[in-house]
Amino acid sequence: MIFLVATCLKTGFSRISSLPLSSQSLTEGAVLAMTGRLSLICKNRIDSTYSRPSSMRLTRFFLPILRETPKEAEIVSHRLMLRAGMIRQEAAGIYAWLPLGLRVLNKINDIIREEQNRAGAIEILMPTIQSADLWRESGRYDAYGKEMLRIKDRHEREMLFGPTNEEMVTAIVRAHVKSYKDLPLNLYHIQWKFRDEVRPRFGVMRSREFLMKDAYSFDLDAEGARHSYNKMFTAYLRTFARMGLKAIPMRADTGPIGGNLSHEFIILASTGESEVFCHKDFLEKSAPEASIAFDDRTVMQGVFDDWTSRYAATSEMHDAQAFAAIAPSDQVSARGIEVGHIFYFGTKYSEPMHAAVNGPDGKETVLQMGSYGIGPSRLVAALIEANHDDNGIIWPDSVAPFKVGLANLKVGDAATDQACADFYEKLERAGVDVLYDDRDERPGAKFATLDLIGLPSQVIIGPKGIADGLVEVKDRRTGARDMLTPEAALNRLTA
RNA sequence: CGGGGUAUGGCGCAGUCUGGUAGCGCGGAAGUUUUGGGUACUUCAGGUCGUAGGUUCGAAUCCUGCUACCCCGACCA
Repeated sequence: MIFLVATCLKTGFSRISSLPLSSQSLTEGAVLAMTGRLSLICKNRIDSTYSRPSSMRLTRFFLPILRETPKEAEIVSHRLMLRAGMIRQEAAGIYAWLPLGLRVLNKINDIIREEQNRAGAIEILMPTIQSADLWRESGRYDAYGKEMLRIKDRHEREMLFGPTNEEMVTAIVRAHVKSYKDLPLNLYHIQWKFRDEVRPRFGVMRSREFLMKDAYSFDLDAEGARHSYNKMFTAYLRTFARMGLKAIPMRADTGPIGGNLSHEFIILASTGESEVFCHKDFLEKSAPEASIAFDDRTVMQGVFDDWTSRYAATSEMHDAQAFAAIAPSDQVSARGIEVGHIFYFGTKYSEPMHAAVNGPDGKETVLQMGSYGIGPSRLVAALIEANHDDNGIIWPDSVAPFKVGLANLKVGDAATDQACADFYEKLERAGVDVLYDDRDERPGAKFATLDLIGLPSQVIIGPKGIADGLVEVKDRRTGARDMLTPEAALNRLTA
């Protein structure tokens, strides 16, 4: 907290207050500042950055749908993302995010943010471009190899496009954190990374430029670090569950990041890249409640122990004997996609970079660190891999770009236009994101479009239904269709 | 980084072998028709055939260099 206040002041409090906050939030901010909770002013500012329009008429939107599949798209998520106009490739492994894709990406980011904040992590934003000197301190400048995109500025200074941020965040913390009283600290950001993959493929599933949420924890001792690890572990379970995904934590190799404790979070999808083996119990487990005590070490360790008590491994870490010991009816052998990876690596960076604080005993103590990654851009693809059918995408409610697709089956028919406009307005007023297909198109084209972009609910309004005072509500996932009065339809969609 | 391939309108493709100045489907525009699961027809617009050079009277087509992209393998959030 002390650290946060200091940071707000240092980064220019005047700049923050000059931003166009609403008068209400400004007042709230002022009151909070007086009560000492200055950090919330920063939060207001961050939230305002992410305000975005909710509902949209398709004729005013930018949704470049493709009827045919571009030949380069190999896997279903890549095909559907291109066809649904979510992304556009700009170079190998580099994509532009179009409106529909960006909306999903932002929804994912929102969920990640909420759960990171809930677990006590604090959002920052570090740059994409870093100085080579920083990486020389940790010794990784030479170790990282060709995956690192190295660039020079006009003064011939060596720079790089960050593939990760351990060094930078360690530099930030060592500069400002001097006392054990400032700990524990967990800083995260959601920022674009670049890893110059030899062979990018599968669209945003394995791209060179990708969005990553990376959190970094700093603790005085190993016990504290372990608790930080467990908190992130729990936050991850909640994060993925909220996206409708069954994410299974699997013990992982620490790889080039180093350390001795690491878990990958794998979601099951028939088109997943890696082979995974786990106990059937994982499929039934539900994530911890939002109200769980993140600050209680015993509780957090309990979550960790519970979720790691049964067998789960990717093919690299697979122990056939241990797996065979499970009752055959409880064995699950499937394919999976890695969507998160957490590490505890102790002093691997803090030691060489001299990130230390004075402990209660007055002695200098090197910080214990961990890092925790989630790939939001990859998650967009992973979600599609896990949620689609022959007709297109099927978004889980929590990440859907719009909740409802409203199809006007006869644009130009006064009664139909009126009914659609009414319904659109009512949904909008109820706070339900709706995409209104008001194009002058054939019904078939509208059905195909809505199925392709996968909005959870479809409301279909045409002259035939109107004559009976009814609209059709279709559930994209089940395909179930019901003829309802507009009132009943509205009730169902706002429930 | 090894191996294989592709490059022709926004997308998918034919034409390349056998050189003669570019075509089909989808998409786009205009219209007629149609209207509850991608309607049919008509008309129109849109391409210096990835790029640089060479051969030739003439190059999308043959030759050489370069570039980009894709696929398989090793590697990765």
